[in-house]
Amino acid sequence: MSSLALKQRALYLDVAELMRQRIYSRALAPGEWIDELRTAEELGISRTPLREALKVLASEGLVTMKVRRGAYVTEVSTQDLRQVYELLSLLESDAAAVVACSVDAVGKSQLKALHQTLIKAANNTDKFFEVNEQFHMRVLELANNRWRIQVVNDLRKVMKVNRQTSLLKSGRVQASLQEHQAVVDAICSNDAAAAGAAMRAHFDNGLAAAQ
Amino acid sequence: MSSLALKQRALYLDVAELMRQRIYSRALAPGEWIDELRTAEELGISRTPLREALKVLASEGLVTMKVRRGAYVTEVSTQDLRQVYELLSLLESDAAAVVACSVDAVGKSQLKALHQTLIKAANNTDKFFEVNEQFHMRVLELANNRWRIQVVNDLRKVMKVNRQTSLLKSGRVQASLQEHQAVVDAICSNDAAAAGAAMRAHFDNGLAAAQ
DNA sequence: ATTCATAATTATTAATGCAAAATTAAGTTT
DNA sequence: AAACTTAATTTTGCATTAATAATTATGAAT
Repeated sequence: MSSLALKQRALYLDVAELMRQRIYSRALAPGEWIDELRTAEELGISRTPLREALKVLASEGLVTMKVRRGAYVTEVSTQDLRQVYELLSLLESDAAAVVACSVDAVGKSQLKALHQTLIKAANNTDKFFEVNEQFHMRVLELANNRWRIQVVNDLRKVMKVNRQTSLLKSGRVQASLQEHQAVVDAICSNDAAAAGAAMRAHFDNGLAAAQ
Repeated sequence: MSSLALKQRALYLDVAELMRQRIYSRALAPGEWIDELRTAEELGISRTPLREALKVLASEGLVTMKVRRGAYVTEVSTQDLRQVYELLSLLESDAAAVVACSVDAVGKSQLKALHQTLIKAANNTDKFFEVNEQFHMRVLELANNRWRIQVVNDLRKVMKVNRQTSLLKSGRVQASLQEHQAVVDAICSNDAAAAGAAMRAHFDNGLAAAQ
C-alpha cells in the first residue's frame, strides 16, 4: 500500500530526498547542525541509512561534514550563488548551442510544447518552477552528455537552497518567458551562437534578479 | 606512529581514496563487482565505513550502485571519455579566460614556475602526470570558483580511470608542453580569448591522443 | 573571582548482528 | 533431457551495540 511496501529504491536515497526537501524549504536552516539521533528517531529509522544519505548530500554540496562534529547544512553565500550561476550559465549555454546543431524535429516540438506548458503555468509559482526545470533538463538531455546532466543536476540542487531568495521578483516571470522563447527560437532555427547567447542572457538576468 | 594513530580524517575517506587508487590502477577492473565482505576483511575494517566510502565513489561516478546487488566499478566507455573531455574543455578553457583577466603578478609567476617544473618532469611519466594536474588545478584555483574546482575534480577522477588508455602516445609529451606554454603565454599577456582557445586546443589534442 | 583541570555527559564513528532478498544449486516432473 | 520449482547459500540493507572523541559542567586552586 505505502510507498515503502514496494520499495524499489534503497532507503538512504529516499531519506536523502526528504532531507533535500527540508533544506530547500528551510525547515533545516543554513548552518544548522543536523542531529542524527533525533532525526533518525523522528523518521523511525536507524542512523545507518541516515548517515549514508547525509554523505550523498555532502557530495552534492548541500551539507558539510565536519570531522567528529557531524553534518551541517551548507551555508550558501551570495558569492556561492553567483559562482553556481556562472557555472550553470556556462554549462547550459554550451548545451543549448550543441542542441541547436543536433536537434531533430521531435526535439524541437518537445521544447516548443514544454514552453507552451510553461506559459500556462505563469500564475502558479510551484508549477512554474517545476516546468521551468523540465525545460532546462530537456535541453540538457538533447545535448546528449550524461556527465553534464549529472553535474548540472547537482549545481541546481545548490541553487534551490536559495529558491526563496531567488524567488521571482516583479516582472521576472514574463521576462523569463521571453528569454525562454528566444532560446527555443534560436534552437529551432539551428542557430548555435544565438542559442548559447540566449541561454547565457537568461542566466545573467536570473542572477541579477536573485541578488 | 602509523598514519592511523593520529588520524585527522574519517576512516571512510581514507578507504575511499584507497579504492580510488585501485580503480585507477585497474586492480579493480571496469565492470567488476566489489565484494564488500572480502574487501572489508582484507582491509581489516567493518563493512560500515567501506559502504560509506563506496557511496562517495558512487557520487563521483567511479562506481555504480545497483539496488540489492551492490557496487560495481563504473565502465567508462569511449563515449563517456569523450563527454568528460568535452566538459573539462569547456570548464577549464573558461577558467583560463577568467584567469587571464584577473591574474596578478604572483599568479603569473606561479604558473610559470609550475610549467618549468613540468618541463623538467618530461621524462618521468608519473611525475609528469602529477605536475600536470597541479598546473591545471592552479589555473582553476586562480579562477576563484570553488564549485568549478569541485566539479572538475570529480570529472578528472573519471578521466583517470582511463589513464592507461590515455597514456601519452608518441610525441604527446612534447606537444602537451607546447600547448601548456601557449596557455601560460596567453594568461600572462592577459589575453582571455587566446587563453581559452589554447586550453580548448590542449583538451582537443588530449582527447584525440586518448582515443 | 577567575582560570585551569578533571569528570561526566553527549555525540560521532566503527563493529557486529539480524533479517530480507537475490542468486545459485539441486531435485522433480513432464 | 530440458525446464520449472523449491531449497540452500550468499549478500545486501538496516538496526543495534560498543568504543572513541569532544563538549560541557563541576570543582579546586591561585
